[in-house]
Amino acid sequence: MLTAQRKQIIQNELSRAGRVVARDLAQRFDLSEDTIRRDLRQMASAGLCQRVYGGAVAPSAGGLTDRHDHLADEKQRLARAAVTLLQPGQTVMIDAGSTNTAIARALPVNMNLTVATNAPDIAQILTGRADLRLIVLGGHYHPDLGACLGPETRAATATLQADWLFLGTCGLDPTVGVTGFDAGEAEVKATMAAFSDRTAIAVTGEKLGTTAPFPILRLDRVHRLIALDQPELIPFVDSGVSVLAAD
Amino acid sequence: MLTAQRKQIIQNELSRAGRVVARDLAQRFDLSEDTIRRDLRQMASAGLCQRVYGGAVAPSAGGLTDRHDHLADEKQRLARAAVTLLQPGQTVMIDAGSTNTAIARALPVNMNLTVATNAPDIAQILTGRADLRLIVLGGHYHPDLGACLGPETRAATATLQADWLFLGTCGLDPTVGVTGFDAGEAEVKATMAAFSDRTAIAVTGEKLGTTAPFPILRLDRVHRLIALDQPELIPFVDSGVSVLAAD
DNA sequence: GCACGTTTTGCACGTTTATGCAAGTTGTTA
DNA sequence: TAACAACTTGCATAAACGTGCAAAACGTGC
Repeated sequence: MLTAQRKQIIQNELSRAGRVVARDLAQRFDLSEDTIRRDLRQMASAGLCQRVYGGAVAPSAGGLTDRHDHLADEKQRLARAAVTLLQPGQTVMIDAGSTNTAIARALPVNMNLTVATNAPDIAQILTGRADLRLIVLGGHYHPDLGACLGPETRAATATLQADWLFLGTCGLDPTVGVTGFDAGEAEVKATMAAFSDRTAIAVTGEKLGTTAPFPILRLDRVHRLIALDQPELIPFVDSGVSVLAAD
Repeated sequence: MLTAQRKQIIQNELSRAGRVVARDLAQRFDLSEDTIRRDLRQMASAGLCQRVYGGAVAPSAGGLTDRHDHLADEKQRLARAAVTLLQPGQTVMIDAGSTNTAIARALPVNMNLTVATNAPDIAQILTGRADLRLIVLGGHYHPDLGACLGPETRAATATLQADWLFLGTCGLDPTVGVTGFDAGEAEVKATMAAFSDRTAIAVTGEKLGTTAPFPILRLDRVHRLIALDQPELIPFVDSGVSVLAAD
């Protein structure tokens, strides 16, 4: 394994869980803790993380405010565009993911929506919404993905028929389609897509053109791609995907 | 667990409840109170909190009302007593309710617990706990009860067999037993009790001796009643209920 | 092929940090 | 004031840390 690749994985873990433990990483990569500490030290001096006794945590808001704000802003714009797809009285599934969390926050009021989600954080946000029906798709919670997975989740999904699915995505490629990092994740996402009339994907720029190991959905099953207007969208448009460009 | 992570959790608790108790934190993190006090001292010198006898309070906290403080304090004490029932490796169901939310917050770390809940707010709290397995019992969310109900919830519950159930209660009477205000609620609670070896009820004083329309559980099926020591408990003790008096 | 420099990794060493315990002190309450 | 809980301080121990160094892997130029 390349050291750069290892650092990338550590960084992913950091941004996902907010923290990493040196001992765990050493065991996971089958390396000495010295090597992991060296990685963390280098990443810390590059501002990518913050060393703490025992491991490292994601950089404090101060150092990374600009990038974080920018991403939050992009997701908010995607969310505003995404909710324009919805009509009063419809049923919508919302998959896990930070962009989809932004969509949940942006759901318009008094549209008599029914919302189903397998993400506990989205469910928690929507518990405060007396103007819509909330259906929690339960199952075994996976901390890495922030979502419930497993046969229970798929069974709960199969009791519904939604008008729209907002699908979270790990990778999105013009030829391969939607892919995920985890087999169980891929199964649940595919089930959600099967029990929804239409599927929409709101995606931030850095995920366009990337792939992950497990296929979820072919691109011709994606009815709407929501993204900021950017050159990377062209291959998708050429593939016949209906793109909704957020302003 | 990283010490930085622990301090972060303490700070979250501080901003949420406005105060923390050293003894509770020590129990929850399975550390000596000395260590917790050291943390609080360091956080205080950094201006993150203000030391008080027994724990710490938020720096510029605008104080909660007396009544709210009192109820929160009672629930916290009940929670502290409730979690002493748990043994490492056990599976526990947690029903909805503010007292049970306090129990979820008080779950000790690194006990290899499996926790299942039909309350989205409890699920949300436990998503941050990497040291336990979380199972979300989905279904249709009822805003009035803060819980998921319905056949989906019962089906999800029936896939489990728990060691303990922490049951929320609307009414608790020495002769009638546990009762609820809603038929669907009663069904789900009864199902949870059926798929748990033992049932514990942590209850604040004002609910003792009250009843609601829908029966849930006879008193002889309640293995532990957790409450502050008070005269109202006497009829329950006389009925043969094992009472755990919180200090 | 061979010499050379670079990168990566593990190990040894001394240092720092986190934690629990003991002893003595301070604060709270009856 | 007496009893008790919470507190501070000092100390011992174990874990994690940083640094220096050497071995191995790798590429590069001759």
